[in-house]
Amino acid sequence: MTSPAAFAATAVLLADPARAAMLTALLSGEALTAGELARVAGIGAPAASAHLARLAEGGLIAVQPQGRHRYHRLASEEVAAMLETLGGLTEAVSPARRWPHGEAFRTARLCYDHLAGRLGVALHAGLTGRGWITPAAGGWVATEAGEAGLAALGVDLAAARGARRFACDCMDWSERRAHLSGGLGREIAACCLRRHWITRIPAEREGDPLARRRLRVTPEGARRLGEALGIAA
Amino acid sequence: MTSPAAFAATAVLLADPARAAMLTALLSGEALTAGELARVAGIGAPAASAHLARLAEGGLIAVQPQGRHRYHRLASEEVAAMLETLGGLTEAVSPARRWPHGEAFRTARLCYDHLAGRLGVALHAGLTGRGWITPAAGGWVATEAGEAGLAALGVDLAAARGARRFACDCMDWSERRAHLSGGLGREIAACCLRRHWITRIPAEREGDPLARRRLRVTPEGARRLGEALGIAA
DNA sequence: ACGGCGCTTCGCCGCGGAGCGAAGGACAGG
DNA sequence: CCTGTCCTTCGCTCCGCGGCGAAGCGCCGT
Repeated sequence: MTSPAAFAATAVLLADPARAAMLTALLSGEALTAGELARVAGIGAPAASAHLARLAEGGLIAVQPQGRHRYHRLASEEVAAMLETLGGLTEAVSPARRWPHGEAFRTARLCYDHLAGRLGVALHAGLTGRGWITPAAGGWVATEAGEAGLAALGVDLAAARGARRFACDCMDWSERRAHLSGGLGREIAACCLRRHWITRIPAEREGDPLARRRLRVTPEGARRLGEALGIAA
Repeated sequence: MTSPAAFAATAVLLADPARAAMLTALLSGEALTAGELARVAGIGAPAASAHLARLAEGGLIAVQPQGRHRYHRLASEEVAAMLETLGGLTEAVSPARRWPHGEAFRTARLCYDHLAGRLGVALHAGLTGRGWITPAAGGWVATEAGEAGLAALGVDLAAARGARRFACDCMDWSERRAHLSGGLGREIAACCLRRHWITRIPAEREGDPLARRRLRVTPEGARRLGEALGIAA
């Protein structure tokens, strides 16, 4: 009964344009209601309901009812990483056909709950280059200098350590290099957003599934990140 | 025109059962003809031809004409890793519905061109545990002790270094841990097969796309691998 | 308690694509 | 040069799934 190709079951869920749009919107890390996701996908409520049921059944998203709303989010960090990796393959195959959001999107964006794009890659390079993190089996650990530096920036290291994985590489499809994932990646992104070093770019048009992921570095953020980690705006 | 979800284009290629069976067969690392792949997928020659054209167009496989045959192989190591990762997600979601080949398949198999399953994970653990390889940004490098040990086993280190990446982690879906990929992973697998420490298990029934990937450790192999790296059969 | 809203279920329609059979190139061997 | 083999292209049929409208269910506000 079970298909000999385990990946096919998951692939059919990703293959539909409406479901793909929903998952892309959820890559922003936000929890969205069924209605919002229906608008994002450009379909009616009944169709969206059916799609979300299938995504939940396939373990790609998690649902939490709250009053008369039902909030949906990606089921895990692995799902987010898988989506980014798969998107990167397409990019590698045909760099010619760049999607319309290309440049703006490559500068800075969210990958689920951590920073990606040129900003994410620069952050990764800054952390490793200054010796704030060092490789360990299965990922990265913070050095003494790193703990001090990150704490000075306002990163919640205790929260980062609470994650299943402290820090690991996540392939950045647009830059073709690794950026930082795991608890540390999440807390750094949260810290930057909290301090308004980075802000979300509001959607120009309603229902753009990518819009929620685009980020802008504020002047204050450029200064602080440049001083601490040598990241150029 | 371009879909906002870059991954959807690749996903549709993986979502069809016939194409999935073909890709699974190609995960053995062998180059197969269109006819062989048609039998594996259980479809006629015309359908297979159309599927293979789409897979090539999508950059998932590479084709090399040779006489009146056309040999097909996976386009790159990234494709193989992506397929294994995607398959692992399914496994994580519903560990209850294990596929029929479960146990035999989890013991030892090929992941494209390197070893996977319990054997692959044990190899990874042996290499790191004995300090033969040590983490570096973007993967692993061999230590002095590792170079000596691997050369003594008969692994072609020069060939391994010729690969785009010397050694990196590839997620093992069945064990939920990393096994070794990259040039070193390939050369270790090649060495074990060449020396008949490991042999391919012949397919019981024609057209099983998984059959080509199953491996068995020979008594000689168990002895040598146990001595060198503490790998239990 | 009642109306409103969000979401789901049901029934039906339409389209895309996956399959085969038949016919048309391309290549090796005699 | 002809024959057999391997693969592709073409024309066609058919099933599956994604879409909507209508109706049903559950939770909130007043």
